[in-house]
Amino acid sequence: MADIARMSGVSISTVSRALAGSPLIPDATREMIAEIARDNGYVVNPFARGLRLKRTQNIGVVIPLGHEKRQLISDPFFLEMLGHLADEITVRGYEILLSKIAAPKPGWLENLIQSQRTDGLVIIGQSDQHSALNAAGSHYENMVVWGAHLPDQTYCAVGVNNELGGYLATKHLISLGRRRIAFLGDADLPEIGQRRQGYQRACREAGIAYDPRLDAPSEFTEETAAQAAERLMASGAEMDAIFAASDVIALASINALKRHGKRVPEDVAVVGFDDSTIAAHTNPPLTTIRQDLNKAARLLIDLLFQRIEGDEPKGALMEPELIVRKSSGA
Amino acid sequence: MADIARMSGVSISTVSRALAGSPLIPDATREMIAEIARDNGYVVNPFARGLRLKRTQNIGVVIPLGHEKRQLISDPFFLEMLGHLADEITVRGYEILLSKIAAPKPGWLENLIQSQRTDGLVIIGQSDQHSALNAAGSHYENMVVWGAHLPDQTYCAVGVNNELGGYLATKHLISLGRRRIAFLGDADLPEIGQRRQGYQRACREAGIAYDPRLDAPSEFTEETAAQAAERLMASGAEMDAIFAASDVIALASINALKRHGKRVPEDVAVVGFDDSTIAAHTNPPLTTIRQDLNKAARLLIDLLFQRIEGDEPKGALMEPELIVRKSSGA
DNA sequence: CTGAAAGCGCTAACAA
DNA sequence: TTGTTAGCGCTTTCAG
Repeated sequence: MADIARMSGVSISTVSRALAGSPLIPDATREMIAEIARDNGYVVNPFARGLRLKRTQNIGVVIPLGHEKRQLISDPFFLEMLGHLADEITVRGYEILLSKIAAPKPGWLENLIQSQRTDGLVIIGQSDQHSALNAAGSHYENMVVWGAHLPDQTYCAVGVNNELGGYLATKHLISLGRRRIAFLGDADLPEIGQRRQGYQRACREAGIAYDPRLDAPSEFTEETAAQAAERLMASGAEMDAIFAASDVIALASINALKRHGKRVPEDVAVVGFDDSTIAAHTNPPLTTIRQDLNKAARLLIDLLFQRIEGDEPKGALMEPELIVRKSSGA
Repeated sequence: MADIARMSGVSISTVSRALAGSPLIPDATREMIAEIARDNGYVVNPFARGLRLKRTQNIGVVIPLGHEKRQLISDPFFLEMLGHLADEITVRGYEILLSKIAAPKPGWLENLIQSQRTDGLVIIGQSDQHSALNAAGSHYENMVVWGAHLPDQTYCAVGVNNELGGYLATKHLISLGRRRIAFLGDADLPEIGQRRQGYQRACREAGIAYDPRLDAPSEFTEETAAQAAERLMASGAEMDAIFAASDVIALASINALKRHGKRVPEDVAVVGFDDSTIAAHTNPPLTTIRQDLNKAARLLIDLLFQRIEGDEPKGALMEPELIVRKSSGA
């Protein structure tokens, strides 16, 4: 910047003001300085600027993977969400600092906040870190979380109505005459737990007795989900439908069913969750619960920037939508 | 840091050295200081550190989308690659600065480099920005690019042998008795252009005359690829196979073919490129050319860090692999 | 409208 | 082994 000042024949302060678009500088001067900067490939150093201003112009996007043994970003859900978030953040002139938290250690979130690397944080999924998020939420405002709404939640959460999603999926299966419906997913995760509650409510309303053998824990990767589906079938429990907590799990289940000579949907109907891009292209195409990630990302970033500006908006609950395709046999 | 110094009863320099793991500080002192820092939730400010050290501890991951009208990260290829890169970068203790360059303006890359926000850059795909990359490559070393190897390339490129990939795909179709093979993809992009060359070589070797009607430009999104496939069919050119430049394009073609009452693979065989996760799950499952993105990411980051340390390794050419599934009718 | 100068939080040369 | 101090590149108060 000193160089640019010298070349422009003005002081450093003037260059700083000009490049920052201060109204104190006449347009002509500003133009002149901007051009010299451009010609010399000069760009304001964001570290010096950040140090001085205590603003980084970065938004942190965080993917906590406490619940995944494989610790790899594999579910297309994350990636679709990330794409939409990237659009929203870029549009506002901020950069994206992407953090994958593979094995969350105590204090990981506080560290991230204290490091002041970002002006705000978007957490994609609560994973098993609700208490860490809650602790942070009580003193750090600039954070929004994609996930379930929970009682006594101190942080701003945006998510689909998971209970209703689970209910819609299961009711759809019941309306098609299915009675022995299995649930496949990790109910320890808040969002999945709520989807399971919806599943159970639909069963209860239809007078279907709870069968613990049909309640099968499963992680999110294709391999682990396939194993879970195999275990479910090995258990010998009769079933005529599966409600899977994600599309990837649904897909893995369909493949496992086929390996065992079951037809989908004739023998076993399957419903997934997410409506990720693959859902329309599987064989058979997947009936699923849609979460509008485009809208979700817009909501998350809108709320985050409101918070950065000092407001404290509450979270938002989005409506899930049943998308009927072939896998449920409708 | 001043606070921590006061609480520890030592000087700021000692705290700085202790927290940086300097061997000058005895273990006991280091421990003591580290504990006080931890208890007070103190983390070194990376902006001040970066300003002083001229090192950011950030790696920029850049997705140029000059070739895409929709400007959205949509192809699963990007997202799978990003996941692997994230793993490799995180493991080395660096943060990821993610930039989507929606509509590349002249100077975008120079700006990114001059801003000194990152210690190195990984560019995912050349898009239509080869000349910008080449200009940067001649003076900026800390950059690696996923993409095609091109003559007179000043930058470090890692990519699969695209020509060979195209050749393998097409030869596979020819060996199955197909003669009227269409190519679907945007040959203006270097990688795709090379895949097309491989396609043309295989045809030539088999004595198949070039038919321009079977040479169909297509972008990468599902919608645009579907349109391209529709145009291809509307042209009235007879065909018994399609080699698509990506799995997404292949998938869109299959759907278009089905809409027109064509059976895959009986009437038209289809081969894709990438072997993305969806490929195994489409209907029918997709024969495709595999790029090992796990290995690719490791290679990219290894080379990048060698460059950051002052070496100047050349790029790398990876082997493509034909994965035979149902869509080619083998 | 413009400039001089202080200081953001840190590291490292230099001195002790 | 530790402390003092200069300065990284910027913004902004204060003084013209």
